[in-house]
Amino acid sequence: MVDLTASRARPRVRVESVEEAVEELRTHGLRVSAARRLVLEALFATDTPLSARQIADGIAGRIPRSDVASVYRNLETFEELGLVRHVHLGHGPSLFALAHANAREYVICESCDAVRAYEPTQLDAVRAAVRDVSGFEARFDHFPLAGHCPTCADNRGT
Amino acid sequence: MVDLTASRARPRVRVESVEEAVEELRTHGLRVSAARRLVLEALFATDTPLSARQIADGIAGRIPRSDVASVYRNLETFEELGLVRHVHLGHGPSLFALAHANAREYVICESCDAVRAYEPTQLDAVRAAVRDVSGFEARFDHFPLAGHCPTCADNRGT
DNA sequence: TGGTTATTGCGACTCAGATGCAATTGGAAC
DNA sequence: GTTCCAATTGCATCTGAGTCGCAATAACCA
Repeated sequence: MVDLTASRARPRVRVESVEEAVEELRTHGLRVSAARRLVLEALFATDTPLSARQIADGIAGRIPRSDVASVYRNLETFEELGLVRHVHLGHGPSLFALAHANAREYVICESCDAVRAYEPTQLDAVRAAVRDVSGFEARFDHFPLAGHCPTCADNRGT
Repeated sequence: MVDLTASRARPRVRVESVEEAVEELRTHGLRVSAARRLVLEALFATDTPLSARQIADGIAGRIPRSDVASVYRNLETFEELGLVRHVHLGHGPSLFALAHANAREYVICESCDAVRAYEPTQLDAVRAAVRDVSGFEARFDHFPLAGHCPTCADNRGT
């Protein structure tokens, strides 16, 4: 079993269409099944990360429903190939997106669950500050930065 | 139902012993049951955060076992009083600690699961950098900063 | 057109956590 | 010290995320 929640830092593979992704599967000797196409179609159909459940449910009627266990297995496969990444935004389930579409880093508000996405370079100053204090190389694409957004911080008098 | 995973920012109440904590319960008109004492004893018995399951299991024979549902309910109650805080360190379950013992902020390594604890002031530069970019008031006591520790970062050539 | 084997889809399972409810018990009042 | 009643417990049961075993199916290759 592979721990889906672990960070494996696969190189991101950029694919612009379902067909390109399918080609990537073939390159690795993987079969192109209907179930796999459905997962890819779901991921290409939205610009926000999706839960496995949402994909299995057919993203609200936009694609046919499929089996959630297969969706998990395929997302895992795609993540190993570097096609997909997942992020833990707050509580709820893991959310999945095409790897290149998810090259963003996230900041979430613990009070109102607001999420802001940044280009990685925008958070380099934060990364540098973390490095100074701890020597750690911080990343916010898998586990986001957490805090209170300006509005909620005001309301709390923080 | 109260969402245990939400950040409610209760003021931290500093108690130095089970008896002081018990006093705090009485102050708020709450009953002091055997189950509640067990949870408090577990929290006072260790200096690292514990899962509800560990407490219910009697922290490896150190205290009597108790019912996990009650442990969850009591941890929630204690958290509302400001006696207890929980933190999400990586994957696994939520971990609970006495609020004043958990006034630390955390940085975790996504590769090796190493955890480092800091005094909040040590991470003020990070907080300032986050504020500059996003306006958010970052906190790392509930959701930690994530990244790669120096050793793992070296191994990855990051 | 078949044969092989990866993949599917279903069911069952684990684990974290929440909840309904009857039985128990803390503690205030007497 | 008893009594009483509501707060709390403990058990069972449920939900939701995610995993796994396995027989049936269906890609792909020859």
